[in-house]
Amino acid sequence: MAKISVKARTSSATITDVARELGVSISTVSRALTRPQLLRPETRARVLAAVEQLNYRPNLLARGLKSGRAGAILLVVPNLSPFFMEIFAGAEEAAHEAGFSVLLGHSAEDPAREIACFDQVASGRADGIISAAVPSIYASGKRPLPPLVMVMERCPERTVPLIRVDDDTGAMRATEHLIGLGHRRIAHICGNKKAQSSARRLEGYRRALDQAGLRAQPEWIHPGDYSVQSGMDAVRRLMLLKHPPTAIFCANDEMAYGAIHALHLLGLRVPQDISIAGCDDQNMAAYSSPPLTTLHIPRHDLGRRAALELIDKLQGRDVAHEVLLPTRLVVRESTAAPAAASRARPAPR
Amino acid sequence: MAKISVKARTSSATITDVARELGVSISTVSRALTRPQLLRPETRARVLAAVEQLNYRPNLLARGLKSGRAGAILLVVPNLSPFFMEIFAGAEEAAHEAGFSVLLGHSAEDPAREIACFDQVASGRADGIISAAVPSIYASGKRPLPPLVMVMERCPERTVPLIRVDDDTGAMRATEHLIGLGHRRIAHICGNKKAQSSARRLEGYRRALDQAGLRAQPEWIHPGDYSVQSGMDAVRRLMLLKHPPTAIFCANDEMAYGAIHALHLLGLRVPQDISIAGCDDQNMAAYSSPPLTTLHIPRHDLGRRAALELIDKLQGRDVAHEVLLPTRLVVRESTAAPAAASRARPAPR
DNA sequence: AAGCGCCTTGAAAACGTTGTCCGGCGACGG
DNA sequence: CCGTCGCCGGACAACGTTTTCAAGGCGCTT
Repeated sequence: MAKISVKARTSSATITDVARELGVSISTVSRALTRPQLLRPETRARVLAAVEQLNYRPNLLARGLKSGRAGAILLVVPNLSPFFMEIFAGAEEAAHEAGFSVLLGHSAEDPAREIACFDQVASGRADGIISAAVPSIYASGKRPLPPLVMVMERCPERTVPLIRVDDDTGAMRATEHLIGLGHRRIAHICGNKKAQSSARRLEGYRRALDQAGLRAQPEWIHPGDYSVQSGMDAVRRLMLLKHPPTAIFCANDEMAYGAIHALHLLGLRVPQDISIAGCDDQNMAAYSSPPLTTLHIPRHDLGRRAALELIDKLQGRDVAHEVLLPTRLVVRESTAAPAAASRARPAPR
Repeated sequence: MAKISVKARTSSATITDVARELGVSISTVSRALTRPQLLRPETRARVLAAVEQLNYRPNLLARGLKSGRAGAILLVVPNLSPFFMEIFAGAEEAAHEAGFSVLLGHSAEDPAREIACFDQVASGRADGIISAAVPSIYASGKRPLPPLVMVMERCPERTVPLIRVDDDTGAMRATEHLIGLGHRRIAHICGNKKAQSSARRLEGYRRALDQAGLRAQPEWIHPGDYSVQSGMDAVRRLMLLKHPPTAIFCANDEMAYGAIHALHLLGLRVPQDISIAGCDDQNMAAYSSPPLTTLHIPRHDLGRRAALELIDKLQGRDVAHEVLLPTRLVVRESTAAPAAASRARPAPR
């Protein structure tokens, strides 16, 4: 059978090698791999055996070039934090089922790198993009849009599907939890100013306070940027207020950790002296000291759904314009009723 | 100039479009992009201008197919934890400087997925691999090895370069730090049994005890798997010993957090009642309660060096057989001298 | 003044696939 | 018994690049 088997030593086997080994045409080999129903089962089996024996792997570059499909989607993230990595894992799960790979594009919040990521589609390396941050590419001109699905953040281009979480309602529930424990002076540390998720969480916080008849004081609302450090800074400022808050709702877990850490440094105990709640429910939340009360964000599902929608879109199917996933408040030990002294003190007007 | 400009609407511009726009051959355009020194500067500038104007992006699939180089390397990791993500960031930094992309391969500790990752080279999507876990591909047969560089773990195939950290010495220093504080009963929670890094850290721990004339008791050495949960489990067992340890050196930060958490649940304070040290120095280490004493592992450098070596190898340059990076002990607040009571108690023979 | 090189560019052949178009052959109907 | 239809599988033209080969033009040396 194997007559001419030289050259296979250097680089890996090609479809031609397989065809020659079997004495069939390359079309047959190609069909065995991509459209089995076009072949007699017996032929197909023979081809597959030869493929196995020669350890042949189709060249994805050639395949993609010819077919115009890369068979991959790209997830663009602003950083490599566990939050986005779980979205990645979710996207991978869904994509693999559909026969797609997922590439990771790390923009590092750098517009140039972000553009480079988006260019991967024009370069043929990916068929479409899931983006977790609104692309500054819009500012940069009228570049034609690649097939795109957003996660968490809405695109100015209104036709781009969005998969997000119902943060507003979630944040409202978290704040209500604090109110229900008896807190009246509840502060909020905001996330990254540019993030819509941050704005929505603030909105939910406000709504809960309104509905409870508590007037949100401007000084209770403190800017942050989702970093541990910003959580620490915020707490230092907040505790300087004439009437410091008895509870703080943070727009993510990292800032909540920062808040707790800063409070410890100030000699205050969580939750006895002050309650802290976060958002995200990262892996560590259950194990920190104290375990963190936090709003669970279904990151895995977010990634899953985004991949599903993108692939639907790529295959010409209709996609939902917006998908809203529910959050869930996980009550642990960083929140408790305020100390009697605090409770007795009147809330400022 | 632009005479025939149809079709550019549907898919993106090709090298042919650019050449036609300028009235030059496609060779010229190709050269302007890949080997500028072959062109008259003026010609090159004209081409570049047209590229810009047409927003042309070379098709990486075609380029890779023709040239036999994908221009990408693949980092294979067993999970998406921050530890490996920082290695990824480091690899990206070095690779970008050399004009390579970095792909992320998530094997999820599944041999099938791992093989799929390694096949990316045979498929032409990547030119070489950095692997953070020793590939079970060896068990699976005599597959030809792709260009490979290992990180942290040595490959059975001895010719594969290894970039690792000097964990043994690091672990020894960490343990010496505990001994220096006055601890005599020092336990160790091991990492994943299959990980060589784990074995090396155990080795360093042992050596430090030996050199201090302290006989390591077998029951002080507790298995773990790098997870928070295993840290908790280990502590529960260790504290049941007749003479429980006054300090625990954990093979990573996660387990250290688990240990601290379990101790809190037992009503013990860190570091007053027991000292805890970790390995890795993850971002949270400085902000946990208490801030964690831990052995810093230069993850970013690990990734950087690995990428550098792999690219050297791909370009036919000689590469170091083994690169050893130093660790650094970061002393924070989770370690302190043992309580007087403990110190008074005699160490077991 | 002629010849020799170098510098710059063009033409064309791959790279390994997919997919279209065709032809051959067996079965079935008239 | 012959014609037609359908199923299988082969040939070959792309896909968008890089790269080799060749050629034209210009300057310098002898």
